[in-house]
Amino acid sequence: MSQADDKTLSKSQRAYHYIKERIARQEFTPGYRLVLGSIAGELDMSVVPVREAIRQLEAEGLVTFERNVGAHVSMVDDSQYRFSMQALSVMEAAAIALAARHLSADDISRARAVNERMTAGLVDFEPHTFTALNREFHSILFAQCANPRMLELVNAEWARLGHLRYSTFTFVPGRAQESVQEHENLLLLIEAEAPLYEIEKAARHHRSATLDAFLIHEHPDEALRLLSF
Amino acid sequence: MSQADDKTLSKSQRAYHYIKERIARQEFTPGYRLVLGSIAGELDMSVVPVREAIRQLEAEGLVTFERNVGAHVSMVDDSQYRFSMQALSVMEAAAIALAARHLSADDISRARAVNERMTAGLVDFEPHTFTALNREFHSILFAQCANPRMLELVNAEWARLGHLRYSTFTFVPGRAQESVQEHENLLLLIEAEAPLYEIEKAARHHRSATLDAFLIHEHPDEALRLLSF
DNA sequence: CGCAGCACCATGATATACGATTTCGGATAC
DNA sequence: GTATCCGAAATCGTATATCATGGTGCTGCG
Repeated sequence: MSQADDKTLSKSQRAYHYIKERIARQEFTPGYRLVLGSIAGELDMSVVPVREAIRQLEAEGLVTFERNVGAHVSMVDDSQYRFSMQALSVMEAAAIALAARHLSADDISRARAVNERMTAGLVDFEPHTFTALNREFHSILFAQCANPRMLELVNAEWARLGHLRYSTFTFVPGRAQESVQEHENLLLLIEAEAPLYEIEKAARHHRSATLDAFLIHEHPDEALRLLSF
Repeated sequence: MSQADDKTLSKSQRAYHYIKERIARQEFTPGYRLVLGSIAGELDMSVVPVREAIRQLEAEGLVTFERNVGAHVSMVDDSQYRFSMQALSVMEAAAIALAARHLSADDISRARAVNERMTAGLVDFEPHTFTALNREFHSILFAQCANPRMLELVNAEWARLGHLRYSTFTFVPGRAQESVQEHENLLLLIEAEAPLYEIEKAARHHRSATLDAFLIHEHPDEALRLLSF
């Protein structure tokens, strides 16, 4: 139950984590009506902290709120996933480029280790762990980004994607193989201290390709034109 | 007083706008202690709506909040401004590139009209209106961005910059001249249907140059290495 | 003279109560 | 049979009251 019942947290925060988690595990599905009173009852608190929690979730875009009506879990259609993914491709690539010169040899080898575990995982493919490793790999790369604001935005967008759905790999397992290869290429570029624009280009392409794979899988007809610079 | 006293808004929202506005006009300066009770008193409401308002502002990063202690207006040092600006340079450039093919001839001429008013404003330079026009110009360009998520992020970042300080032009008036010229160049590229990466490059460069101007003005020593692809 | 401990005060956190708004269903009229 | 209106129930919105927490200043002891 994670931190939803941590006694050191304020009740608002407990409610916040509680609702967020139930949304994450799809117990509150998109469109679900969130009734303050009921949730307060479940958590054995009054509605005031629940209201605050929902306001926070609203700010994050997880729920929509209408005055005197109530809160619903946000509707997320495929397009939102695509758009988020594309935004991430742009921001993350820039973040990785900004981080490239700050990555130590140790960072690189840690990233490579993760990528090797991903390679190993290709045989008996398990989308969930693969996705987790993928995120870890990417995190290592942009973690050293010298621009904390950008880091914040990238992390926020990753989190958002996490809420939208599990991952592309669940839907397009074939993409995993390529993905691992592109990871290694990216590492090589960074090690070679390739020009930053090359690194950014590679990183953006890597993510765009993931998105393309997803699009081709779900919407073979309406391909979204991507930036490829 | 704008919308801070609109009777149709909920009290939380009134409080929200009220506080935000006072921060914007520097009446609540960074570090200022926001006391719930006092604000509630000023607005003639109880503390509950004020709490919610502050939670929202916290989510936006305008105020920091510490449990059982209270809220302060966020400290914003120069670096935050730079980081935000850089993030914006990356996102907005991508957004403009994505919008480029969707801009009508009318959009272009509106943008050009704005830019001409900026040119006219160069003679008796007035940072505030110039900044407003600048924002309008940029808005026209990325408004047609096909990716609404990216649009959201770009707008949010513009708003954030607005809170941090008035604008670069206040500090580096000399930048205005170049800026206007770069605007025209950008318009020409879009009209010519230049490759998207060219447009993105130009847009990013335009913003980076603004940031550079600011940096050179404030921190001649520690130049932040920017992405130039 | 300085530091530690305690008590009081300011402020935030939450609960409970009441008022306001909306929504939905049923009844009535056409 | 259908449309419209009215009312009750559900739910949100806010205020007031009480409890918990953290800060600050005073006092007493070393």
